[in-house]
Amino acid sequence: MSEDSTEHTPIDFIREKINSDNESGKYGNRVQTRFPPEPNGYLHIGHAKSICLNFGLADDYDGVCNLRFDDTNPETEDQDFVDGIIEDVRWLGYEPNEVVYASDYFEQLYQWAESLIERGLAYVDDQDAETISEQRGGFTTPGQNSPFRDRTADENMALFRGMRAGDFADGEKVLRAKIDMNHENMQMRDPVLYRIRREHHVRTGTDWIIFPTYDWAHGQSDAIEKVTHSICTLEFDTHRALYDWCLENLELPAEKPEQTEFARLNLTHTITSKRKLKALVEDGSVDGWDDPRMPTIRGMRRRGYPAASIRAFMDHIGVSKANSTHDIELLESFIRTELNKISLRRMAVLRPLKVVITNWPEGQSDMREAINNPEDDTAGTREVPFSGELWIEQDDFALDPPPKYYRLTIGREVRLRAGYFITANDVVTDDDGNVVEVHCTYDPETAGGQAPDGRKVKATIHWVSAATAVDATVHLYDRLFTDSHPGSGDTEPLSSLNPDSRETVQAKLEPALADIEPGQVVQFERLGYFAADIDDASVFHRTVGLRDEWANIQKRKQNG
RNA sequence: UGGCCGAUAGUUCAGUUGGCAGAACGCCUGAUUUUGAUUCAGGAGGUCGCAGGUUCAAUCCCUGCUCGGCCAGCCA
Repeated sequence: MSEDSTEHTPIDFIREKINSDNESGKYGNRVQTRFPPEPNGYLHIGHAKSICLNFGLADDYDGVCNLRFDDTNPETEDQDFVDGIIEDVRWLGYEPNEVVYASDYFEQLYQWAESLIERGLAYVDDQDAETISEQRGGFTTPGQNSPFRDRTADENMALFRGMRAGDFADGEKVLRAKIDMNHENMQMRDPVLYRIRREHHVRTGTDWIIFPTYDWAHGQSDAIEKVTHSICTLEFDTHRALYDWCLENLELPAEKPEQTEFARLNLTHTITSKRKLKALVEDGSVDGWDDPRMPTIRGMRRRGYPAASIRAFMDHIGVSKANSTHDIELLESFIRTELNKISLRRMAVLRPLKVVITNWPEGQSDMREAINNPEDDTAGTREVPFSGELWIEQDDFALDPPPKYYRLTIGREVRLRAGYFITANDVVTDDDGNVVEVHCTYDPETAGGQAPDGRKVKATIHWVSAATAVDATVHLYDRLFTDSHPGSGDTEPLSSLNPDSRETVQAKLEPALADIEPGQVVQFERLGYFAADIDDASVFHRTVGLRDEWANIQKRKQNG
């Protein structure tokens, strides 16, 4: 990738911890991480940060990283999500050491729960959720002990086995850790370890009707897999004490893993709540989880974001404990940087305006040679058919040009990219006075785009020959949310949903674009990067536009 | 209200085991350019949240304060 650079990238607090663990020989120089999604939705850009971190750490330290499904709640989980998540992780460029499931450990977790009961560290509670919640107390008020807290180990054991065997209804009993109802950390006030739920589980089917909670499953799953560094987001920091409590009270197969928390990723104009993304899909605001406007990994893939750009972005923003919201423009700049290097250049006209070249020899056909990618000599050239009837962009002609307008206007000469110099002489208008056709003359001496007399033009515009144009549907995307921080304050994020987040146009493409591969991203010259749809290559999605100085000039004028 | 975490250019974030403060994005100049793109060169832009303390020296360590985030699911 990058040539060896002498500048060392600054080290983050997680790598610092790993380095010091390695120095002290804590895990015998072993580094093992895991990415642990719950399969209740598809992955989004926030997960991508965690993936890049966990797999990146494993790569950097010659360690391994598992993909582990945290499938401890049968209610919301689905096989489609499992398959989709595996696919998304691979697409991002990472190969899990192993794909594992918390549900693989249900029997071990159950045995460990029995061992807790034997030692008087857990009890069965008969109270309902509401009562337990009330007894938990508040931040400044102590909790109350459950009346069932002092059952004997034998009694608890019999009851817990009964829970597993199906003697009780859903919600009738739970298993709780016996810690401290006055603990200042609410997570430590006798948390629930097991609940009864007669629900079909994606992997275990109906084998189990009791399910461990996150807190009882997570640390132990880490320990079973011999994870060394268990990295999660900030909101789990209060769970760390419980994570440690569980592991310290069990016979572990390996050295105790340690949890470290980092700040999750937020982006402007974007939401990263699985629940809310699901709502967008379900109410039809978007076409699906893979709609190009979605911040999901599948959405970004369909949109044409290269996985390498996403990785480079994550590398750049680094990892810290400061809650942060990055500008979506920053991500887009990484997309442009990558695409500029690799994408083929093509010509496409999004909003066509007819140009007739009045001095073009009747019936003459012509092939122009165009460079495929000025950033990559090996990309070669292609032929583009030229004729006396062309499509140009409506924006590239102005009857009454604003100041600093370089493009085509009556009496002005411009260059057609890879073609000829043309001068506009006349227009045809419709009944409303709109220009529907521009009549030009071309200079045959300027074939290839240079004038032998050395005269210059200020603008070069793109074009497509009308006779051979390929029709295509092109989706132009704007931000999904108009608000830079959707849902900030007390606003409902969906209330700032942008009604104009997608504009669809019928475009005219040069013939080479008929052969594009599904999913391939090209640059439409002067417009931006566009991805052929994964399922239908005659449909294009605008991945991201080019930087646009002309738009800046106009904006500045508008703002005074 | 208790606990934990945070606060650094216009913006978003790094960083400093205490020694002249960094990046990207954005913005502005100029050069190159058959994309108003790219590339290159340069520029503007900071009381490092506030107040004390320790120190030869504090953005960094300590104390207090202010503001923001998270925590009282049988979700993860």
